Amino acid sequence: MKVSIKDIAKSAGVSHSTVSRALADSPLIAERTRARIHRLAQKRGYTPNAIARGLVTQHTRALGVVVTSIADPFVAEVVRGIEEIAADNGYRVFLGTSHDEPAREVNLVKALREWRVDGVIVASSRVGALYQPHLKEIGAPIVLINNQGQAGARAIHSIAMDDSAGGELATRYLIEQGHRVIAYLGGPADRASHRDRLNGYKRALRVAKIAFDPARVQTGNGKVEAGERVGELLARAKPTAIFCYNDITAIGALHALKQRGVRVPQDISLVGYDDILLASYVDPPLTTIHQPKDEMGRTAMRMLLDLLNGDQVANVRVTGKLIVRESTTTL
Amino acid sequence: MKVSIKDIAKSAGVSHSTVSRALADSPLIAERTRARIHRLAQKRGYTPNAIARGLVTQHTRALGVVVTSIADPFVAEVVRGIEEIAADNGYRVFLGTSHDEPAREVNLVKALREWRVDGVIVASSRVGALYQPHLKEIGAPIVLINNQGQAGARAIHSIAMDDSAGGELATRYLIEQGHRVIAYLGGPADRASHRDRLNGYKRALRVAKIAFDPARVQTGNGKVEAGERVGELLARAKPTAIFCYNDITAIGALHALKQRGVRVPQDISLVGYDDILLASYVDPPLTTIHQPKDEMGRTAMRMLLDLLNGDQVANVRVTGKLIVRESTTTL
DNA sequence: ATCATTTATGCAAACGTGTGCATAAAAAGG
DNA sequence: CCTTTTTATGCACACGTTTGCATAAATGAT
Repeated sequence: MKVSIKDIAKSAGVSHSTVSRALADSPLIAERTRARIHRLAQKRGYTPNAIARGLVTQHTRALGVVVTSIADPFVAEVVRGIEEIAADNGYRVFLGTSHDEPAREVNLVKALREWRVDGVIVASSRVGALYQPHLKEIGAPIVLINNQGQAGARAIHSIAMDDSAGGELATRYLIEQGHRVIAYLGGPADRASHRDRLNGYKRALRVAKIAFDPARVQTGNGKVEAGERVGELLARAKPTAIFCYNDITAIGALHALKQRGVRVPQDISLVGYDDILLASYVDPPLTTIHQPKDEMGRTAMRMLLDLLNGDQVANVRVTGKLIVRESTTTL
Repeated sequence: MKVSIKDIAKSAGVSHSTVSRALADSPLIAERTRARIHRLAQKRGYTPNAIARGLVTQHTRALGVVVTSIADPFVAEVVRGIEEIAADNGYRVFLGTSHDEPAREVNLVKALREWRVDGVIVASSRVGALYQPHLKEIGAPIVLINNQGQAGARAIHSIAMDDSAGGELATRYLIEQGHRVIAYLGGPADRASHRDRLNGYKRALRVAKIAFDPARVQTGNGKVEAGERVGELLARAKPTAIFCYNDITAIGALHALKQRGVRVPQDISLVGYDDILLASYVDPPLTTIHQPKDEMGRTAMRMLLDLLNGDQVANVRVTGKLIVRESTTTL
C-alpha cells in the first residue's frame, strides 16, 4: 500500500492540508514545519498521486501523441523531439499508433478523451476523414504535424514541411547542374506530399522555361519497389536526371540502375527526399532534401506548450535543405 | 466542461450510481433503464473519466515503457510490438526516453510512480546502477528487455536475446565458409551484449580449434564511427573476415573499406548483427544476425499481461537467426 | 390479503489531492 | 494589558467514479 498524504499527516501530527501545502512549498506554512514534513515525506518514501491530483486540478500534464507507426524512422525522429521537450517541461507522453486502421484510430481518440489529456500532437501521414471530426471532440489543443488536411480545416494548428518548396529546390538544383530532361519518380498519387513535390518540380521547370512533359512523371508507392520500376521511366523519358519522391524510392532506383549497368551519377543523376540515415550510407551517397525531423517534433511541442499557456500561435511551415552528396553531377 | 456521470443522472432522473452501473452493463439494472441511459450517454457525448475511475479502482490500465532512444530503429521496432499488444488489451502506454542520462532516468521513474502505472517495460541498453534500485520502488510488475542486469537481480522478469549464441552463430558461419583469420569489431566494452557476443565468438573459435588472438578484437561505440575505424583492425590483424558488433558498425566498416579500395566480399567478408532495415539495402546487402524485434516487444508485453493477471511467468531467452546475404563469401 | 422473496434503485463512503474559508495563536501597535 | 493585524493551521468540500449496504417496489407463494 502506497503511503498517502494522510499517512504522513498522521505521523507529523498535522492535518493533511498542511502536508499538501508544505509539500507544495506554500508560503502559508511555517518554515520549521515545512522542513519537518519534507524530511518525513522523504523518509517514508512518499510519492504524490498524479491521478488524484489530476482529478482535482482538472489537468493531467499528460499529452497524447498519435502516429501511424513508430517503426517509421521519420516518425521516430519526430517523436524523439516531442518527447524531449515534453519531458523538460514536466509533461508525460501517451503514445498511440494508428497504423492507418480506422478501428485503432477511434479507439485511440477515445482513450485520449478518457484520460483527459491536456493536449495532443498528431503525426499521422493521413488524418483520415473519420479522424478529423473525432479529434476536435477531445476538447484539448491539437497540433498537427505534416497534416494532409485540406486548408479548410482551420482552428487547428499545424507545422508542416513545405513540400512544394522542397520539390522546387531539388529540381532547380538539377537544372543548375545543366540537366534539361529531368524525370520525377513520384509517390502515391493521392498523397498531398506527392502532389506538392510534383508542383514544386513543375514550378522549377516553368521558371527555367523547360516544357513540362507528363511522360517524364511516374507515380509509385513510396517504397523500394517503386524505385525498382525505374526502368519503365528510363525507357519512356530518357532522362539525364531523376528527382525521386523519397530516399527509399531513390535507393530502389539505385539498385535497379546498378543491375542494368547504368552508373550513378556518371550516366544519370539521382535526387532523393527526406535525408534518412540510410541516405548517406548507400553507394553513392544520395543528394537529397533534408527534413529537420526532430526539430519539427520540438517545434510542434513548443507550439503545444504555447497553446496550453493560452498564447496565440501561428502555424509553421518549414523548408527542407538541399544536401548535395555524390549521386548527382553536372551534365 | 465535460459531461459527467452526474449530469446524465440528472437528465435521466436517476441517481449517479444507477448510471454508473447501467454503463457498466451491470445485471442489477433493469434492461429498460439500461438502454435508456446508454442512449442518453451517447447523445450527450459522455466519456468516462479514466482519472476518476483509476482513483477508486486503484489501477490505471496504463503502462510505462522506458527506452534509451526511440530514434534507435531497434528500439522503435520493439516499442511497436509492445504498443500493439497493449492497445489490443486496453492498456495505454506512457513512453519515456532516458538517453542514458541519469537525470532523465530518475525523473522518469518518479513520473511512473506518480502515475501509478500498472506495469513497466524497460528496453534500455543499460539499466544503470542508479536505475535498478529505483525501479523496484515503483511497486509494479516489471519486464526487462535485453537487460544488462547481473544475474543476481532476480525477482525481475526479463526477455533477452541470447547474444552469446548469436555471436557463436555468426562466427561459426564464417568458419564454415573457410575463414580462419576472423576479427571481431566490437561494441562498448562495458555493455553486456558486447561481451556476450565476444564470448560467442570465442566459443566458436574454440570449437573449431582456432587460437584466440586478442589483436583481432577491437572495441567501439556501436555507431558508424566505430566501423570507420576498421583500418586499424585491418592493419593489425589482416583478417579475411570481420564479425561486427552490429549492422551500424558494419555499415561504417563497409564505407571505410570501399574508400580504401577493399572489396566486400571478394577481399573481405563482413557480418553484422541486428538485421535493421538498412542492412538489406546497402551495397552489398549485409549478412547478419536477425533479431525478432517486434516479436520481442510483443512477448514482453504478453509476459507483463500475465504478471498483471497474477500468473507465474518464466524468463524468455530468444536466439537470433542467421541471414545470409552478399557481404560474405567462401574463402 | 399477507408475508417472503426477488428485483431495481438510491445513499453514502471511499480513493488522494487541492484550496477557500474559518479560526487559533502569535506578534505588533497603542 | 487590550485590540488589531499577521501568521499558521485545520475543516470541509470538491473532483468523478465504483461499490457495499439499505430500502422501496414489484413479484411470487400461501
